[in-house]
Amino acid sequence: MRYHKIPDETIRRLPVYLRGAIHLAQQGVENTSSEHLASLLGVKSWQMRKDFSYFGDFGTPGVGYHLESLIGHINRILRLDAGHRAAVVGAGNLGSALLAFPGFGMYGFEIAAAFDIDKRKIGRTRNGVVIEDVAKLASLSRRKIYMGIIAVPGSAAPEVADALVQAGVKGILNFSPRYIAVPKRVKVITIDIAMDLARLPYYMPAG
Amino acid sequence: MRYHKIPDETIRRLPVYLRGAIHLAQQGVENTSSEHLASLLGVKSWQMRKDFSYFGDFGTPGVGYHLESLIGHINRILRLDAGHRAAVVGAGNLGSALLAFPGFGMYGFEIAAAFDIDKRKIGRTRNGVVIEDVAKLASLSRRKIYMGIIAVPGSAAPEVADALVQAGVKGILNFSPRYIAVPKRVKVITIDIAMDLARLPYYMPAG
DNA sequence: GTTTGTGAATAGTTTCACAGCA
DNA sequence: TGCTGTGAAACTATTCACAAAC
Repeated sequence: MRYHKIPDETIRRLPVYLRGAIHLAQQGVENTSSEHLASLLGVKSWQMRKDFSYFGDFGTPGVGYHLESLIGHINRILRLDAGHRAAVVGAGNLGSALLAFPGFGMYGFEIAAAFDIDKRKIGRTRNGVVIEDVAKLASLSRRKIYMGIIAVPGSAAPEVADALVQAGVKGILNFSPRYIAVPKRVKVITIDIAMDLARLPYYMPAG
Repeated sequence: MRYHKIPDETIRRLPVYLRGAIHLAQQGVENTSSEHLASLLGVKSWQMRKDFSYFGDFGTPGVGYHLESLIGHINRILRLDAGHRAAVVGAGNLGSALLAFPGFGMYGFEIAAAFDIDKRKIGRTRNGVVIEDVAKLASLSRRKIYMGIIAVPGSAAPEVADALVQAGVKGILNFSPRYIAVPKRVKVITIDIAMDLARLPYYMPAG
C-alpha cells in the first residue's frame, strides 16, 4: 500500500507507537508483536498495522517487529531523527513548567531559548536557559531555531505568533486559547487545556 | 436534524464555539453571524452551522445568533452550566501551573483540591489550595469532586488513575505520557504535550 | 502455528448547495 | 435581501477478515 496519501490520523498516532516502542526498548525488549505493543498503548493491533502499512514493511510475518528498527523508521517518517530546537515564549507558570518538562527529550527536542516581556524575568535562568527579551525574537533564524512554543496569555498570542513567523519559525505549538492565523507554510498545533477539560463533563455520567 | 447521533468531532468543537461566543459577548457584542464567529475562530461557517443543527435551532435566519442564548445552549449541552470541581494530583511544575491557570473559569471549572506524595509540599498552599497527602484521595467522593487531573510523572500515573477511580471520579484529564486503563464508566482525555510537539516536524517544510 | 500487511466493507465526517424563514 | 438549517454527495478513516510470509 506504499503509494497512498497518509491520513492525518495516522500521523497523529505515530508518536504514540514511538513512545511505546521506546518504552519497551528501554526495558531491554528487542522484538514485539503488534498485539502486544498495541495493548500496551490502548490501541487496536490492526489499527497499528494498517498505519505502518502506509510506509512499507516494518515487521516480519510470524515474528513481529524489531523495536530498534521500528523506532528508526518512525523517527525518520516524523523527521525527528535530526533533532529540533524550540523556543518558548512566555516564562510564566506554564512556560517555566515547559522548560522543566522532561518528556521532550524522547522525541529529540530541546528547548534552546526562552523569551518574556517582563523586565524582572529577563536575564534570569530557568533550567539552564536564560530568559531573553521578547523583542529579540528575530535572532531565532540566525540561531537555527525553527519551532516556537506560545505560552503567553491569549491577549498577547497573536502578536507573538506574528513575531515568530517573522523570525522564520516553521512550526508553532500554541498553548493560548486563541486562533493563530499564519501563512500556509507555517504549521500550528494548538493545545487548549481548558477546552479539552471542557468536553469531559459531556462524557461523564450524570451528576 | 434533531434525532441523530452527535459526532464526537462536533463535541470537540463546541468548546471552541463557546470560547468565541464568550469572547464576543465580553466585548459587548449581542448578536453575530456564523460567518463572523467562524472566521474569528479559524473554522468554516457551514461547519459551525452543521454542528449546531444537531441540537436544534440556535439562530434566526436572516439575522444570526444571539450570543447570550448561544452560550446558554452550549453550556447546557456540554453540562458546564452546573459548574465542576476538579482535583489535581501532582503539585510539581505542571500541577502548580494548572493551579494558577486562569483559563478554567470560563468553562465553570474550579480546581478545588491538590495532592502530592512529597512530604515537603504537603500542607503548603498554591493559589489558595492546600496541598494534601495523595493517600487522602479517597476523600474526593465525600467532597463531591468528580474530576481528576493527573500531573505526575508517567511511572506514577497508572496507580494515581486507579486511586482516582476508587475515589469515585468520573472523568480524568491525563497529562502523563501513559495509556490510562479505567472502567468504561470513566472518561479519560489525555493531553500528551511532547507527543503533540512530535508531529510538528512532519508538517514543517524541510530544514 | 504465528503474525504481518492489506483489499474490501463499513462507518463517520466534511463539504456543498440551496430551500425556507426573517 | 441575508442568513440559517440541512439533505445529499464527496471524502476520509476505521474495521474486518484473510492471503501471504516466516
